[in-house]
Amino acid sequence: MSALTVTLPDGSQRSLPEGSTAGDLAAEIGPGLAKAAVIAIVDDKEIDLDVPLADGADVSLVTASDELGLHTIRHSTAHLMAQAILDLHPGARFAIGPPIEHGFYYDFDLPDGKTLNDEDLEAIEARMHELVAADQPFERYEISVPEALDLFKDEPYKMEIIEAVTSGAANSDDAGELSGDTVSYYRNSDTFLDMCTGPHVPSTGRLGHFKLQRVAGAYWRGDEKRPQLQRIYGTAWSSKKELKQHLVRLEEAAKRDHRRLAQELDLVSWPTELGPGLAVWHPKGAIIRKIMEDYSRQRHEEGGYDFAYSPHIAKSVLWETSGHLDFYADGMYPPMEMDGASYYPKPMNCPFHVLIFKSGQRSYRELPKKIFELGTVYRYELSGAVHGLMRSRGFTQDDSHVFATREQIADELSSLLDFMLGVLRDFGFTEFEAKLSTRPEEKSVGDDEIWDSATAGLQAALEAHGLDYVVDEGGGAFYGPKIDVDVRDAIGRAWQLSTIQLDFNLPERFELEYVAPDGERKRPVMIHRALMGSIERFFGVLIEHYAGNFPAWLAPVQARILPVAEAHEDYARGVADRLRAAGFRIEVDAANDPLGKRVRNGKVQKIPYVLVVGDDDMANDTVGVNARGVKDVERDVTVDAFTERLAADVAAKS
RNA sequence: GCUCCCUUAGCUCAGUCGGUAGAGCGUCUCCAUGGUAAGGAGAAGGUCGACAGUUCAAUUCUGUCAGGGAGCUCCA
Repeated sequence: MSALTVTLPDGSQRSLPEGSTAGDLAAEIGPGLAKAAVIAIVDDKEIDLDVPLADGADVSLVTASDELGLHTIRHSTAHLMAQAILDLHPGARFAIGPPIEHGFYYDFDLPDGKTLNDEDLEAIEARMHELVAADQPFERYEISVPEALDLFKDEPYKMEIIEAVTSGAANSDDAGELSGDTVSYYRNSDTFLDMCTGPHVPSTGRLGHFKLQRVAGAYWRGDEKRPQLQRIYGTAWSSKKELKQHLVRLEEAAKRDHRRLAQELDLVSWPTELGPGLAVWHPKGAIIRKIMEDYSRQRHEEGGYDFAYSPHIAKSVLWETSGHLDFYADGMYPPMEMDGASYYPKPMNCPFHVLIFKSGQRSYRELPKKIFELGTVYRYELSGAVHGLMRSRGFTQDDSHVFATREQIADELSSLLDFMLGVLRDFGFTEFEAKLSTRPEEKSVGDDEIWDSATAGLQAALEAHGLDYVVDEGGGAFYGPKIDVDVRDAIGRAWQLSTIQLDFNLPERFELEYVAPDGERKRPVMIHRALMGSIERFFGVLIEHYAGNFPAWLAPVQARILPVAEAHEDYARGVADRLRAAGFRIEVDAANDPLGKRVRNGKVQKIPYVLVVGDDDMANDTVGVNARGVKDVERDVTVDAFTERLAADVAAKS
């Protein structure tokens, strides 16, 4: 009997009978692996477990605990869902159904424009579980392109994918289904097959730990002008336990939702009378904002910035000169007509700062000139894009514009990055990722030399600060390259906050000049720069990052003092006055509630310190300290010692 | 803006197969004076998002609008 020999990842070799598959190999090694294996990697290619192995192949078995295995499970689950949809809604036509982080989706169309709702989702999920029980094999077939065009002739989206790829758009993401001139597809049953490059799990019985999450609309190929398909998102895992853990994580993330915490902690609200995307700041939110803004002003003052203020509206001529009415009109609020002129609410602060620069003749000795403003802007965000504080229609930027000579750019960028990271670190962020966006392919303004030197300056600044970054080739705006900085929050989500954007355009449009040492007039370069970006959004991110547990320097109430009984109320108020005199934000809760209840209320409000004072404390000038997040209560802490402790917390911004 | 879903007391939600409504928390009052995550009792509080339509009757069914959520698109 002939045999074949394969090499495993550890270098060991196994002999198997002729015709053996990767699945046979797994079974040969052990029943546990046979059960766990999902696909195999043979000579660096991902394949199904039922493909016969060639003699001398390098074989590695991929299990569900590998990232790649999980990816396969999600991909196969997308197929499973498509089959269930087709069973329940004959005539459905499918577009694409890829695995994504934590799950998968599938885009499709139903006959007669039928749309699905949450109940349909339950039915589809139930049908999927039946198909899992049926344990259908995933069978792979390869056919020629003409055969594929015939097989999928009733599937317009699949046809389009085949045609797009065969007509030469070979770099397309869709190329996966096609290798050379063949198309592969998988058949699960007599009634369901799907074009797909695979690989897949051996059979549907290997799936089952999934949950369909939501149905949404999605444009075909992401293009607003093309038909909108239905998309079902689901999550899928290799075990029931993992699925459950994921669902618990989602619940925990939902508990941090800044819109929910804004309500629970009485920070901000969105009265419908104001309109979408417009918030009012309640006292507890407003005090945090004041601290953020005070901090920002102080840092800018130390950083050598000049302060500025500008009005909320300006005549159309300003926006014509700046170009905003040409390329940003859709994002602007409509104008108010007055005295024969059109006044637009400002979507940006830059033109005002440009006018301040332009208000007199500038010498090279004044550069770099750095103008800073907490400037409130209004932008017409699409109604579907508005989202709590994260995406508002009115918001305040910590905006500054640096006017510099070409020669100063590199140094200035480096110091800006320094400044930015210092601010972000003070707000508790420790992980950063940057993106460098370079000159776009299409038309752009500015000569090659300035693009090259500015881009090199940005890159040098990133490297000097040891920041991880990716380059988005051609991703810059037409008027200059930029750096965007993302932070990771406490649960690992990335938020884009800060931007440093070069601008070669506005100085041209406004004909900005400075007098150089040789007496010649030269054009400065402008740098737009926001650190928090939008104060609103930054606050939203902080709420979620800290889950409402603001560090003492930001907490609206730093300590709440609870007298044990009425007899201790005067003492409590005395301690509160002393702490307030030391500069802290203090409340006294002498409400008609039992102590346990009042402690709970303080905890629910996420106050850093709940202080309890009773007979012992009155006698000894002490407080009982119940710190947030700490189980044990500390008794007999002197008021002085507590004052020092709180001061240290505030100073450490922790 | 597009697709789907949602809107009932200050908040979180029940409920009415069409006959105008309930709970918990919160608020107020009273009792309880309590040493560390919910003491007890009572009261007030709702044009059931708005406007039309169907109906003897609409909070409930239908439509339009407004607001909100998820996703898509967008974020120069």
